[in-house]
Amino acid sequence: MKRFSVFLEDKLGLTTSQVEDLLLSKQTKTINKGDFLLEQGQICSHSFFVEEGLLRMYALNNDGKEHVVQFSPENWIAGDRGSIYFNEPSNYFIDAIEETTVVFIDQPFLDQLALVSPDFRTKNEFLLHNHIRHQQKRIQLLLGATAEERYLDFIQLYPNLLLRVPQWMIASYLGITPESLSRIRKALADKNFAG
Amino acid sequence: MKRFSVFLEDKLGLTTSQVEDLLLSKQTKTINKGDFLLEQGQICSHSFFVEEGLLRMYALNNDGKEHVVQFSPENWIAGDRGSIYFNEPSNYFIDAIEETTVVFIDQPFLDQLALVSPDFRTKNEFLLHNHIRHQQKRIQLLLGATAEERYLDFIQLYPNLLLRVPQWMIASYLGITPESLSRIRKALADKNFAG
DNA sequence: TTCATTTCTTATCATACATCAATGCGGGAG
DNA sequence: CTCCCGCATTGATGTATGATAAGAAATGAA
Repeated sequence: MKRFSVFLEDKLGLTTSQVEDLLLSKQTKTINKGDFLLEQGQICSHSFFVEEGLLRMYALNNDGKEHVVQFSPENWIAGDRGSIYFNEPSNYFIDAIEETTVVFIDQPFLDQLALVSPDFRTKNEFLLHNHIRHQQKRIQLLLGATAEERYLDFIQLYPNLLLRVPQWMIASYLGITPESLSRIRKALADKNFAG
Repeated sequence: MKRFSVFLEDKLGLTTSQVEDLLLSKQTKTINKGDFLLEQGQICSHSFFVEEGLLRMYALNNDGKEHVVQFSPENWIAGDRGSIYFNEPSNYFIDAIEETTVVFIDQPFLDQLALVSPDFRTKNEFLLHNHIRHQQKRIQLLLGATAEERYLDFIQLYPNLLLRVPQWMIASYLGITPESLSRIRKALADKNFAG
């Protein structure tokens, strides 16, 4: 749980000894590529900190097509907040793009964190605001940018994911078909060779 | 500040007397239709609780076109969290669709709330999670739903806004042109008359 | 009221992206 | 190694939505 420890210290303001105590009772779980941590209809009872690997969260639309809501590589937290906090069946699936090791985070654990660390809540709120900010940016791009602009933004934001995520999933994240993404990539390549 | 008082009591868990104390020093501000509370490039230093009226937050894309990120009618809070919490110049505009009365909310006021009310933070986090949930739903619809589906969803979610927001702004919220929305409305009307 | 401005509608044409279909590549299973 | 099968590419064609333009309807100011 190396990454999770660092996360608790750096992002949530815990001391090294606090982290050691807290993690005594915690275990990691490793799942295979393609395995699910959450399926549509289930109530999501945990968040998942990604210690190693890569998760994806997606929904199905009316036609049964997948649409990726977010990717979660190392140091990210995946989970359906709607389901967790409002106790509703989830609309989402979460599965592993690579073999992935996660730490399960439930509400009692978060309560523990709030107890031992005075500024845990402040830091946690900061993370929530950051999440909102990123979602807002994404909405803005979906509303007003072309598929090519969105693809370029994706590359800038997640340069390391480019090589780890199959292209058809990136297309799904961008809201276009794999064929369209292929053409966009070709057009970009042509431009660069010309310029 | 009737609505703001009720909001503090019902949503953030304060007692009536706490609210009375807190609001002694607070004032409302009323702005005219079309006036701005935030413009692109400014650092957003306050959130705005809408006591009466209707605000809209929007961004400009590369072509200079407006895209509505959110509407804020009574009891909603507007503001660019990215700018507030990360102290960056905002990408957004916030202006009034109707004459609007707002309460300014700054960080010291929030700190005060956290001091006097034990479960303020818990309730506030709940509101943040709710916001994230709604944004996620919107992203999902922008990725996988047709413009018509998005319009129907908008009607369900904000039935009261339909009459208060000009159609071209709703189109902007949906990510389409006013002309397209007009056509979608006509198609829906035809369907209803037929069925 | 009257005039001006904004908003909504309608029509025609243009375009980005989707769909359908065929081909080729590349990595994993046996 | 060879045989698949899933993934990426490419082409031909279709469709939803955009762009432009014009007129009708609503709104607001004088």
